[in-house]
Amino acid sequence: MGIKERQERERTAVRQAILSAARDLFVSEGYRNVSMRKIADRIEYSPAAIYSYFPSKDDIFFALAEEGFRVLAQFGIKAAEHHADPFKRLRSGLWAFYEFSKAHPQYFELMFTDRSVPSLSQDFQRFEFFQQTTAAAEADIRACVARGQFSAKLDPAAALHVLWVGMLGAATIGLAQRLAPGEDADALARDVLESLLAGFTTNQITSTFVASECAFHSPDAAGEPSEPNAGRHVERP
Amino acid sequence: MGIKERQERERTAVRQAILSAARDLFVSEGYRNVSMRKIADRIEYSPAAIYSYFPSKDDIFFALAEEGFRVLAQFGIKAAEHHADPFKRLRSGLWAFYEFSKAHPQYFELMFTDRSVPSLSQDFQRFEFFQQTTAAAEADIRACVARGQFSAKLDPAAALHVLWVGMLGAATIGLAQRLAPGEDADALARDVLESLLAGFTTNQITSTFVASECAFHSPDAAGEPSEPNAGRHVERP
DNA sequence: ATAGAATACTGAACACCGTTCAGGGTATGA
DNA sequence: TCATACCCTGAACGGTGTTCAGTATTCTAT
Repeated sequence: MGIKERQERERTAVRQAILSAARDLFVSEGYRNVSMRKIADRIEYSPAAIYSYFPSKDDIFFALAEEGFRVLAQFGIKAAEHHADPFKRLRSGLWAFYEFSKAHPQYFELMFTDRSVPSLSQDFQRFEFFQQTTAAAEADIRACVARGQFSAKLDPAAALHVLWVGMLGAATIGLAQRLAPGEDADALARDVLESLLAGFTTNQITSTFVASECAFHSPDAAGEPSEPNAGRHVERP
Repeated sequence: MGIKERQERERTAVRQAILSAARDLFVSEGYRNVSMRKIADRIEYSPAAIYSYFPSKDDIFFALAEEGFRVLAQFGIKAAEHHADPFKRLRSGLWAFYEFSKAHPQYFELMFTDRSVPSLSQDFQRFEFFQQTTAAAEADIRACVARGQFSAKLDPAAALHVLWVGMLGAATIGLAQRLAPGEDADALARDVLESLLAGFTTNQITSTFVASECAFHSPDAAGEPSEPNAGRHVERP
């Protein structure tokens, strides 16, 4: 008889209830304002019971982060599947990343911004989504390089990082609401995206991505304001 | 006799001691991990005493934020005064912004990233530093446009925002430590900066900053993944 | 059927946190 | 000398994440 199976099922049911309650509370009230007691109240268990399912509050959020990556993957996939052209697909995917930040600010903050969850930093590269989406986007960049749309000097991996960082900055600004009243975060995000893509189209790129063609020198002497350094930001094996 | 003056002096001395202790603790342990009791211990007062100098813990950080803007201004000024060339000065200033984020992550987080301090969002544009530095940087961009180094289509205010957002994204990534082991945040920041500057040099700019030359159309129908919209992100009066 | 083991859950507690408040000193001004 | 400000403290309130002994229940093995 399936006693073990039933126990397993009940256990995962409670686990899911915890995650569901935590997700609702995190989204509506923010991570900081949600306590284990509130989660416990919601599922009608004692706070201590949660600790036999998750080692800590952080681990609950960590489990939800995986959901976040799945949601983000859905955003990216949905945006990409509407375009056959690699350039447009790349642009749509990056824009989807920005849209994701607006749709799920809590997920976004946890996954990319929050400094108080350092445990994520090591592991988040290993989410399978990251491998797949990164590979797909890099392939699109390579295609753009191949057809002459992007500079041949471009390193696909580094270029993707740059695009990603740009959109992340725009998303951060939008979420943190650090713009003056007359300014629009969406338009700014679009401008960042277009500026970067335009930069990749040119052959004016100097030191970018190619250490040997660096236009900069070593940083000034100590005490002086430093300058950007040479060197690739993605190590090649 | 200067009794009132002496009292006033002692009061500001204690106030400064609180700020000094708070600054040290925030920098070394991070805002979240510093408690009023720790600050009180450091200055050898009771926790309650602090509340006759600052209404709350947030207000202590708010007072320190002003310091942060002053420090950032120093970074920018020091970087700028070493260059007569507008392009190099612009680049140095932006790089100084990134360096500032590394030197004072707590200040940086509070000033530009933290969503839990919304009171700052409205007021931070009014710090005199912002007016001055922004004006100076825009003037440099205008100079680059005038000498043909940047595209004539460029809107200086919008371009500065884009550069700022790019560096902010790089800084955020660096602080949040969301890079894989083989990747270098500094090099990535440099690549972002160079990519954006390279983008401004080209005349490939399509919709950026100029709504009338927009290469995009309206967003897709509802339910479909949206695309970047047209429109300037900085309103022109 | 019954003893024993394993599991699930609780109540109480620990050590923190930001904040409040009545009250004790102490220095000031009348 | 006395009253009045003011500064500061100790204690407390309500909250937090987390731990742990212990209970209740359920399953396993004899």
